[in-house]
Amino acid sequence: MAVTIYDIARLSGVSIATISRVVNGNPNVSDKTRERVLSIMKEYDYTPNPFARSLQFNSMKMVGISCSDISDDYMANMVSIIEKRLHEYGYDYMLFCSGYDLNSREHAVNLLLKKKMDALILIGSQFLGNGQEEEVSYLHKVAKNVPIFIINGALEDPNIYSVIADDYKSMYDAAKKLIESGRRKILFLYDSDSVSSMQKMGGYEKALKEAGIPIDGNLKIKITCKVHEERDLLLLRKDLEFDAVLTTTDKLAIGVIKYAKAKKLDIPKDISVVGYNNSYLSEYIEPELTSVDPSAKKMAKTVVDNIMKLLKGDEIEHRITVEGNLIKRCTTDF
Amino acid sequence: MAVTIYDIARLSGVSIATISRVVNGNPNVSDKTRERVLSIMKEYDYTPNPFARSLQFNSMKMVGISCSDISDDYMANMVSIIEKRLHEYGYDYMLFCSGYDLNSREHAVNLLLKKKMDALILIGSQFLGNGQEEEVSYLHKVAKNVPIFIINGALEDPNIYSVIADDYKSMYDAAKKLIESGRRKILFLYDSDSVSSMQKMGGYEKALKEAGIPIDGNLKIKITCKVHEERDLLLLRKDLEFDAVLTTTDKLAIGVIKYAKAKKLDIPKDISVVGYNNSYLSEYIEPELTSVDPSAKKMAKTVVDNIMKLLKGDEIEHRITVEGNLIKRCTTDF
DNA sequence: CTGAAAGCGCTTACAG
DNA sequence: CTGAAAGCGCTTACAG
Repeated sequence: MAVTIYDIARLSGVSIATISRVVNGNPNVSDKTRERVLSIMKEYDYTPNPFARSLQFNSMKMVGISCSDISDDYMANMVSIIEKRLHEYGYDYMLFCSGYDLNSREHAVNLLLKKKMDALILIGSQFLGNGQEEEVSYLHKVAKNVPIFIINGALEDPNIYSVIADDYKSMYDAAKKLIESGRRKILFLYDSDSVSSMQKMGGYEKALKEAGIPIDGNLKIKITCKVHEERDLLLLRKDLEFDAVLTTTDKLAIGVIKYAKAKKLDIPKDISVVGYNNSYLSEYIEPELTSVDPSAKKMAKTVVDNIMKLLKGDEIEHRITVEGNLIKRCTTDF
Repeated sequence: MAVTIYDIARLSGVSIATISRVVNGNPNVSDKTRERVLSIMKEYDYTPNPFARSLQFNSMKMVGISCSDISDDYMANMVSIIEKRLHEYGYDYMLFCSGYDLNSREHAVNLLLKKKMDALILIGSQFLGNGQEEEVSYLHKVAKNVPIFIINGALEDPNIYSVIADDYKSMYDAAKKLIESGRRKILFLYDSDSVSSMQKMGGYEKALKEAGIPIDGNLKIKITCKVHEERDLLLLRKDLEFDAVLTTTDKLAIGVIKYAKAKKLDIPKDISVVGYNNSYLSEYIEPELTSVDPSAKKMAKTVVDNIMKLLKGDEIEHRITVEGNLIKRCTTDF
């Protein structure tokens, strides 16, 4: 139905080899022939069949991207930047949102593998599960067939590459700031046991230790529910005393803001709050949220640039760390 | 390098035709043969080459999706739902974010066409430009080769299908509520001249007329900037008097909330605010935002279901309208 | 500079 | 139930 290379060949009075050459910019075509073919191609609105090309090249010029949920602000932003960069290289992508448990992540990655993507980008350290050998074995297996780029997670493997935010340091810096501004009872809220969450917790603890503040297990709370439930949960914990909160995501920080509002506490006076990711939310919410900017833009671009280098045959680093920085807004008084 | 159908054929001692049959579930294979082949396939981890299959079937079982920006809350949510539904049918998708001007939208749609997607989903009436013949001609052209499904925009064409939110009615309902609660000077904020924005404006005007309130051109303001600029812009317009605001997106409503805060106005007492889209934002923001829920979930599912029907060869309706409903929260007092 | 031919990995009538 | 062969629409040595 659609016009093929044979049609154009017939119409131009040359062989399909020649058509292929002009399509692919091969210089071994006379100007006269090239022009004629080009004009016929335009006239008949010819587009090479991408499936046939893929079969030849064994590539669709596509990368597979998986993240837990595209309606998450942070992921969406990341994907958005990656896409733009990919397009600059003439690449497209297939997105596969995996959901939040490890099994479905594995499922997503395996499906992407079957699609013969040129490379895989996994966004979030949760793709590593708890990081134990057993939970990451699927990645080693997949990496035998396609290079994997993990954003925010690292795994030792010849075909796995990582771009990592320095969450440990960022959280350490944030906690230190809080302490310097006089806060002593800092609540740490996290929403998963991912490697990245643990890094953040590590940074938090280090800052406390340095300041001689004992680490109180009660002040580290894992919260996986929605913002309103988080607020209510906090309201119920009347035993809890804190004058500041560090959270591993901006969303968690919003729950805290709602809690403060319900208790008529003043932010940042009674409670200081620092979120994480510096998402749009942090600017929209009132009061506007102080948040760690993990430099998503830089990470996303680095990933794509590295993929292209690798596909070109260049050597690339297996692990790149990107520093974040704290964006001060109205939920802190430093 | 990867194992092909030839390898499996050789290993199983049958022809490639038979392998193909068991892969595709063709019943014309003896149980004995099938089992042997299946076990060999598993042993060698065989996956049919998707490029070769695509070439045969002239389909990758993929739909192309374009929206202006995936980091927009509303779009991301829509894509997320569409994806889940597509996966249920065994389909994948390629996403192409177009940006906000008509030229780049046309560019995105044309690229998706070249990729030979089975169908195209365009999210947002902005793909229709101003709706004039001239601005939609590219769609008619593309629709000659691939069915197009427009979410929130309608276009008369044998191969274009629409699922539309009843924006006119939703906005009419919202305005009416505001009027019934005593508001007379209702500001209308919109961010584009899209068909959908115009529908919303129409609903707003109808409600005013019905209540005998003259339509004041000064109270209809187009705002395309960021929330903080929107706030400042509103602060500068000291001539403006209003006791309620209707906006065409939740983001615009957030600018209003920031304005109210800067002016120390009480929401909903001094100003009532109604947003549009019922995005996550509306729950996160303080005070929580009353917003129109355009039933994105229903729209997204309808689109996918209809695509599948069409691809199966069924007749489907060219235009489906989905009603929205108002979600009351804390920025209104009705 | 150009063309004939083989090949990419599959599917599917057709014949048996 | 099974296989040989043609074909899907391209690209690319190879020969001229």
